Order: sequence, then C-alpha cells, then structure tokens
Amino acid sequence: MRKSRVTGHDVAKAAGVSHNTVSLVVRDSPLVTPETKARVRAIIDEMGYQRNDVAMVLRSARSRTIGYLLPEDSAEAEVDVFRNQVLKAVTVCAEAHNYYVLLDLFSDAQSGISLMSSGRIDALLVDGRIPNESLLKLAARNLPLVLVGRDAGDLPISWVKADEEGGAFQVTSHLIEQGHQRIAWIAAGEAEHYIVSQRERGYRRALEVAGLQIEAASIVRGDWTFESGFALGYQLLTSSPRPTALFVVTELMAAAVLQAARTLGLRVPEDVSIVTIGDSFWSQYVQPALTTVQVPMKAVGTRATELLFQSINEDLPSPQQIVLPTTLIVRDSSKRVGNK
Amino acid sequence: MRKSRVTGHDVAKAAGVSHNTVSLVVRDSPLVTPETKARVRAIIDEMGYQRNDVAMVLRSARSRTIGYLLPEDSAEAEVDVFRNQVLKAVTVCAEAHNYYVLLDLFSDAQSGISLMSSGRIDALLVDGRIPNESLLKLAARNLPLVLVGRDAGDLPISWVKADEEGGAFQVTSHLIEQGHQRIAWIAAGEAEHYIVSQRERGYRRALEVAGLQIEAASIVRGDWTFESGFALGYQLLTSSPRPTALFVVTELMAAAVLQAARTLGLRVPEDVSIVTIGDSFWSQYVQPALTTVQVPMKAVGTRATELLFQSINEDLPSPQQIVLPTTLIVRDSSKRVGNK
DNA sequence: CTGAAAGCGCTTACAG
DNA sequence: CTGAAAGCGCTTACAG
Repeated sequence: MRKSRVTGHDVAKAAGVSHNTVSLVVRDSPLVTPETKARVRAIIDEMGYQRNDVAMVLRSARSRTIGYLLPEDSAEAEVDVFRNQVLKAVTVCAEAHNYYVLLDLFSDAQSGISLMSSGRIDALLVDGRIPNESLLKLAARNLPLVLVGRDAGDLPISWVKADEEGGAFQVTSHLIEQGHQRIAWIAAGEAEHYIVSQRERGYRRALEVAGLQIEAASIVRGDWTFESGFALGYQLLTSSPRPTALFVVTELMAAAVLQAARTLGLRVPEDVSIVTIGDSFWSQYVQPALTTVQVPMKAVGTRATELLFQSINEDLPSPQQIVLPTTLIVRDSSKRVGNK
Repeated sequence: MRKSRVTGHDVAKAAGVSHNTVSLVVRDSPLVTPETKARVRAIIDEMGYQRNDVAMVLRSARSRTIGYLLPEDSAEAEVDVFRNQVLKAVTVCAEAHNYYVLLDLFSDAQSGISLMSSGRIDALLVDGRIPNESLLKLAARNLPLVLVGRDAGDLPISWVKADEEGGAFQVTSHLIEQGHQRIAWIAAGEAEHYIVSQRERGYRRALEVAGLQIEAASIVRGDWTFESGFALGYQLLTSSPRPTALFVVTELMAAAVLQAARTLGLRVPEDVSIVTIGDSFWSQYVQPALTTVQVPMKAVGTRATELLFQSINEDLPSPQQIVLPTTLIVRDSSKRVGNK
C-alpha cells in the first residue's frame, strides 16, 4: 500500500504545522504566508505527499469530474465518427477546467441515476442517442445536465446541437437551385432516429418550398452500412425515371452510392449528382470528392461542455438551448442538371 | 442538495436495523437473511436511497474505476482512428467488469502520478504514445499499469500491442512475391515514432530477406496528412526509375497516393501497386480498394483491459507482454508486376 | 494568519 | 446473522 503512505497528517507533523495548514498549502490558499507555504511545500516534495482526492471529494462534495453518458454499441456506432469527435472535444475542454471525464455506457436509466447520485460527478453530459424517457428520469435529478447532439422537445433541459435540419435544407436547396427536380433521399435506421428525421425534414421542407412533389418511391431507408448504401443507390439509379440527384444521410453510405453509380457506368456528377451530410473527413478523399454539409460535432462537444461548467459554477436560471450552424461544402459530386 | 439527502443511516433507522446491515444489503451480502434483505430493500426503494460511492471508495480503498491516460492532441491525432477503437473497446470491457473509465489527457508525468496517487483509480491504462521517460515514472508507482499499443523495450512493464513489424513484413513480402523489386516506403512523423519505426523495420527486413537493395531515395517521410501523402506519392511516381510498388504508412496517406497516381494518369494496380497498413474501415471503400494489413486495435484495447483486471484481482507476479497478430487483406490496389 | 475539533458517509474489524 | 465502534483522509466552520 505505497499509494496512501503519506497523509496530510504526516506532513503536518514533519512541518510543525496543523493538518489544516497543509490542506490550505496544497490548494494554494492566500490564507497562508509565503514563508509557511514554502516550508510546507519543501516537506511535501521531500516526503512525496500526494493528496487523496477521494477524501477531498467526500468532504467538499465536489468531485472535479464530469460524467459522459454514452449509448451502448449500435449498428450505427461502427460507422460513426460523431461520438469520437465529441468525446475528444469534451475531454480537452474538461482538462482546461481541471476536471476529469468519467465515461459511463448507458444500459438503463437506473445506472445513469446511480451515477448521478454517487458523488462521483459534478455534472453530466448525455449523448443525444439516449432515449427520451430515460432522459426525463435523469433530468429529474438535481445535477447539472446537458444533452449533446439533439434537442429535448418541450422538456426544460439544456442542450447543444447542430442544425441538422437546416443543413439538409441547405444542400437540398442547393440541388434545386442547380435545376434538379427528381431528388431522392436515402435514409438509415429507424424513422424516429433523431438525426435522420431532422435531416429528412430539411429535405422535405426544401422540396416543399420549391413546390416540388415528394414521391414515396424517392425515399428509401438503409441500415447505416456501406452495403446498404450500395444496394439502395443501385436500386434508385436503375429505377425509372431515374433521379437526377441523390441526397444520402451519411457520408459512408454516400461513398457506397458513388460506387453503385460507377458499377452502373454512370458518371458523377455528369449523369447524377450525389450529396451528403456529416462530419467525416474521409468524404473529401473519395472520388469524386463529395459535396456535403459539414456538421460541427467538435464545436457541439465544446459548447456543451462549456455550458455544463457554467451550470456547475453559476447555477443557471433556465435551460440554455444552442443550435450551431452547419456549412455547405460544394465539391465535385454535384453539378447543374442537364449541363453535361 | 437533493443528491445526498438520504444516507444509509436514515435507511437503517427507518428499517430498524444498523447502518452496517444496510451497507451489506446494498452489496447483496450473503451474511444477511433474505427476509431482512427484502425489508431493507423495500425501505431503500421507498426512500430513494442511493449509496454515496465516494465514501465507499474512501473507506474500502477501491474506486471501481480504471484510468486511461491519453496523449494530448498531435498532428497525427486528427487522422487517427486508433485511439477511438481502443477507447471503445476499453469502455465496453470495463463496463462488463462493473468499472467506470476515467479519462486523463497527458500533459506531463506529474499529472499522471497525481492521478495514480489520488485514490480515484484502481489501475491505469497508458496510451502507447506517452513518452518512455514519463512511462518509467508512472510505472514506479504502486498501481497496476498496462501499456497499450506498443512494447516497453526491456522495462518490466505489462503491455499489449499489435504486431506492426510483422504486418509490415507480411505486406512487403507479399509485394516481393508478386515480383516487385522497386518498392518505395512512405513514412510519417518523426523517425522515432514507435508505430512508424516498427512498420519501417518490417519493410526493411522483408527487403533484406529477399536480398533486395534498400535505396535511400525510396524512403520518404510525410506528416500524416492527406496532402503530404499526395505530394510524396506524386514525387515517387514521377521519379526515375519509378517504383513498381509503394507501401504507405497510413491508410489516409495511401488514399492520397491513389489520387496522385490518378492525377498522373497511372492505373492502380496495372501501372503501380499501392499497399498500406492500419485499422480504418474506409480503406476498403476507396477506389480501387486498398490492399492492407489490418491492425486489430479493438482487440488490443480489450486484451489490455482484461490484463489490467487480472492485475487488479490477482496480483500478477511478472509483467505480461502480449503481441496480437495482424492480417494481410489483399484487395484491388496490388497485383503481380508486369502482368498487365 | 494558524490550530483544534467535527464530520462527510461509508466499510471494516470485532463482539455477540 | 446483526450491531456498536472506529476510522478512511480530507475540508469546513470556528476560535484565537
């Protein structure tokens, strides 16, 4: 048991001060004179004293740790860079505030509640893929909480998300401006999947605003895999009349559609335009580089964490709800229709 | 302060038992009769009691948390899926053992030492990119530690890594068997970068074993970016005599070399073979799909975590050192030389 | 500016 | 099988 050998008590005795003073020195409190500090610090270094954080946490009821509740692995997860981008941003931001990040895989609401009541964390970030009914139970606890990557409807909960709907609207409108009228939509997962449904809304709204008909046959739904993207792309590209443009829900599936087109001998963008949305850097490196809407997940992670620290430190009066804009990036996979 | 409202003491009073008994019930100890358990559990539910983990940790000196020390962001990190794969595996594995994962960004050895002495964690996983001198200081603490993704030379430290050198040897030998004699190597980062140097060793050994000359001009070094891959690919493919095959240190840079070849009007694999190594699933979706060596980072994460739990529970006598095999995956970017 | 006392909420011996 | 006491190592009032 080397790790807990030296306690504040030992240091106090060696330095001829009280335990209390040692504690203040460790926290660099202005209540201690520089001379005493220097003397105590020398002893601390000499004895190799390291504070036991757990005792500190128990007594002060501040853990200097934020929790991050992640969904368990899903079909989607294999493919998804989303979570990684966010997690990285969260960790960097927490570190800057001198906080640790504690990871918890969501299994049910109870495990999340246990964590919130355990004293292990001061606040909780919740991944947007956690189901709403669990979210409600979690939000009922008395601990700052920020939802990451989606909104919470009418619930009085803080959240930070990207404007998925606006992004989808933007890229679909871009296609329409380029003269496309038959624009298919390749979705993924369940119809209620938050991000997919938001993107689909944007797609539908763009068509409606332009007065274009939304045909049922133009909307198909895969399972997040490259293979499903290929199959659906193939299906749509061999249907008649063939769409002049395809909007694909993820960049991986869009890359698959690119291959389906290639397999069929169709040129992109000359014969068909393909656009997508997401945050994968690979999408610019496929051939041709994909026109996409960039979703700023890193920024979402950072803003959410900043908001969490605000809640910890200031006791925010009402829920804060933040939407970050997306960016249309026109690359080589889309062009004006008919203009070969 | 809702979170700490109900304590074990309150439950004990309400149930008419001692605080001790409540503690045993929460831990589901066989020392308590089923009747008492049921009665106490009912009260626990009724009162909404949640154990304060921090007090438990302080008293029992077991945090039920493992630490994961990550390197700070580097140029390499932007591109790297490595860490994400590993982290996911670690988290899933920890969850299965009923442990949390605490993230810590490496700034210096001292911060790692503080964490190890803080009582917050029972054991520590260290990312392979942490420098050796810091690793030594960390390993000197009395806490189980496993190094992830690289070996530790002669140091008596447990580690789990993939056979990067063997993988590089394998894919280079594959090229040689296909008749290639001028095989260039595109590296990245600093010469001492562990993974890069291991891969380079495998490359050199394969050439040596085959009795092929290693020419200085065939070895170039980029900076992990797509752009540097493109530039170096372009340079090598316009050099004379042109290499018949290129082995590229990362899959992203290999995708860039593919584009350089396309830009030059060279066909892959007819005019030049391009092979790589890594764990990015994207490499199979570029055109042509890349021949690669699959590095099992997920398995590395899982094995490392399992090893860590062994160290926690059994007090392993000597360091365990595990090398996981890589797998050559021949796809469409390489072929027999001259056989057009 | 420093010290002595109390206590955060558990678990761990130990006694019955 | 259950209970009463001690204590993990800090921080927080409070007193001087």
